[in-house]
Amino acid sequence: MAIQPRQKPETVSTQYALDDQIGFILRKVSQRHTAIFAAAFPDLTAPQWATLAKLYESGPTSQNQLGRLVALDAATIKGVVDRLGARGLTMTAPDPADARRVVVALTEAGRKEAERGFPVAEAVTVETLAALSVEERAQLVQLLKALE
Amino acid sequence: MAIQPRQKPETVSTQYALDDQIGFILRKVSQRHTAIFAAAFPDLTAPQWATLAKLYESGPTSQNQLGRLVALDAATIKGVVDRLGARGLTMTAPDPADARRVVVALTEAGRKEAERGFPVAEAVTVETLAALSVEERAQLVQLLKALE
DNA sequence: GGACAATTATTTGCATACAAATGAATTTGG
DNA sequence: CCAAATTCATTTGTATGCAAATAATTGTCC
Repeated sequence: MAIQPRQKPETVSTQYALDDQIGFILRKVSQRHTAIFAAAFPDLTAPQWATLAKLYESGPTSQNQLGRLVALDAATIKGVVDRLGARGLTMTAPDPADARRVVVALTEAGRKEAERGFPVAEAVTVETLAALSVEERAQLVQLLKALE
Repeated sequence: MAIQPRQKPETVSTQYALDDQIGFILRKVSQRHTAIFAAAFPDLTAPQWATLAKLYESGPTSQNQLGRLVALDAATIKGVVDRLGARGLTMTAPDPADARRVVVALTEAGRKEAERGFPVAEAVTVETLAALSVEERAQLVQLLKALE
């Protein structure tokens, strides 16, 4: 069947505009953030950086707990930790107190990478929010945190 | 080397708080939206729905152009269109005017699915934003659109 | 103490995302 | 008009993201 020219959908009054939906807007803003992040961190993804930064501030943490802290489910945090470990930024060891657990920690290289990254990550945030005034930035963060 | 208990990073004054960074917050809000969306649309992902909705409002569109309209790159829109096509919601045909192009259009089933979906998608937006007042919702959308 | 529930980590499968490379077709500029 | 640049679609490879199933371990509670 050939494709016919579209007929105006007169019967269905569609107020719905995809471009105004919060989910669609969130995805586009996230895409822009991802691009800014990638330019600033050529060798780390945002979830990888989040994992490094959280390990730095929390210290050695079990893998699943670490995942909860950085909002990555068990399957995803495993992959992230595996890749960070393969690059020598993290190390793992069994938890002596709980045989189910794997404790993840930064290596010295991981600590240094985190410390190098902090100002860069700040710059990523600033660049992402550059179109907004200081008040608007605070407002946006506050509104988004209400939706977490 | 065994994992040592963390030492407080006194040397590095870290104002940086991952949980306050816009990228991290965006990811968490997107995750919540994804969960709400999945509960409302058990058989469609958000990008699939976006594609259906945009096809409904724009009519037959070349695949890459469609991707631009829904913010999916050429590789990603191809997969989405393939899966929608496999389910009979879209159909494709070569563009007679340009042999490079593939024109994507809704099938009758796709049109019906879109029309069924509009009110559901509205409800997803409402539920995602439920924690905010009407003014705050408008404010949030306005701020996010400034960052697109 | 022991059955049962819950937690932890792993694995598989599917669906975005995006970079990069490719080949075919079209557009552009001189 | 024609060589170069651009566009379009596809393919490959890597990295999330999430559901579901599994095995091992630990916690609960009667």
